Amino acid sequence: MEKQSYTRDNMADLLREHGINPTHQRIEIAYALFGRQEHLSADQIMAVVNDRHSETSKATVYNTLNLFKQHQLIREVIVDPSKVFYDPNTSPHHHFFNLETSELIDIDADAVQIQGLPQLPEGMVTEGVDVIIRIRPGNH
Amino acid sequence: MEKQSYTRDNMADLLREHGINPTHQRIEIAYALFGRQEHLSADQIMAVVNDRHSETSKATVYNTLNLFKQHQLIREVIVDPSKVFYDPNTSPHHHFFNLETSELIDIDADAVQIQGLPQLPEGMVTEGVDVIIRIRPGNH
DNA sequence: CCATTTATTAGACAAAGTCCAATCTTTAGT
DNA sequence: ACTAAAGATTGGACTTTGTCTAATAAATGG
Ligand SMILES: [Mn+2]
Ligand SMILES: [Mn+2]
Ligand SMILES: [Zn+2]
Ligand SMILES: [Zn+2]
Repeated sequence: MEKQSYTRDNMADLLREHGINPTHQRIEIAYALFGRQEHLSADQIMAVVNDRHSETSKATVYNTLNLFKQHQLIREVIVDPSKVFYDPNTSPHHHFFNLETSELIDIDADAVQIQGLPQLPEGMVTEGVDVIIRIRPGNH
Repeated sequence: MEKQSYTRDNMADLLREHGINPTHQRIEIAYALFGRQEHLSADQIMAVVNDRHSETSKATVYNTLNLFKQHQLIREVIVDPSKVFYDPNTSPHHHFFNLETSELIDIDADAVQIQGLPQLPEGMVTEGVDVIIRIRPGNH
């Protein structure tokens, strides 16, 4: 039951498991997300991977994040009107969103149940359910 | 119990009730949202108010929507990574989001209950809870 | 009226994200 | 190893959403 650590090496394996050819840039981007287990925006990811020396372009960051998303290696979180956050956690879960700091905190979906939702409109299927609890530093 | 209709005249009253000075442009923008009771983006609102003859600038559309939001006359809905939707319904409610058409459908919050949410992080208070059910034209 | 405050405007600007054609890298076949 | 084809990366142009600013216009109050 030991939690696996995330190294660049097993990033390559992870990418292969998802049918993605592991290039240098893709490994670095995956490692930025999985190594930290945080919710990062594209520009934050770009800053991380180019911290030591610049080696990954903006186009590649976006290409790669969209590729990861298509292969369901990561998911997007839409909470901030000005930027998308990318989430290495693809298991069903929800979020606290700190409106002051723009930080996201995971909420395991297993513990949560939602009741009383109306029927889906005719001919529609559910793609996902997002619960976002917008929070703010409190009152006293 | 007759549902009130939304005319430009009672838009002016509505604005005054919220401490907003009712100008021609503000009335048109409010009427675009409340008259339709739909979820519209800023550019859709701009198209609506300038349909007959152009009279409202982009700056005023954004100024006005932000003003309405501050006075809690409308709220924002963040579901689409590329644009904000404005919602004339400020009572607590949730949304179906049609991923094909980008249409939003209201879900009354009274019927819905959410259980098992973890405690808020220390010193934080809830500003709001958003439930978004992403839907898509179904399977057969 | 006149003076002051409030609202609107065009257009410059900023930031997030996409697109493209050129280049670089990898792969597979010989 | 050499080559051709396919795949990945790149800088920079471009688009879209939204903000900002300084000038103008409209409303308000005395
Ligand atoms: Mn490196
Ligand atoms: Mn008019
Ligand atoms: Zn998450
Ligand atoms: Zn709504």
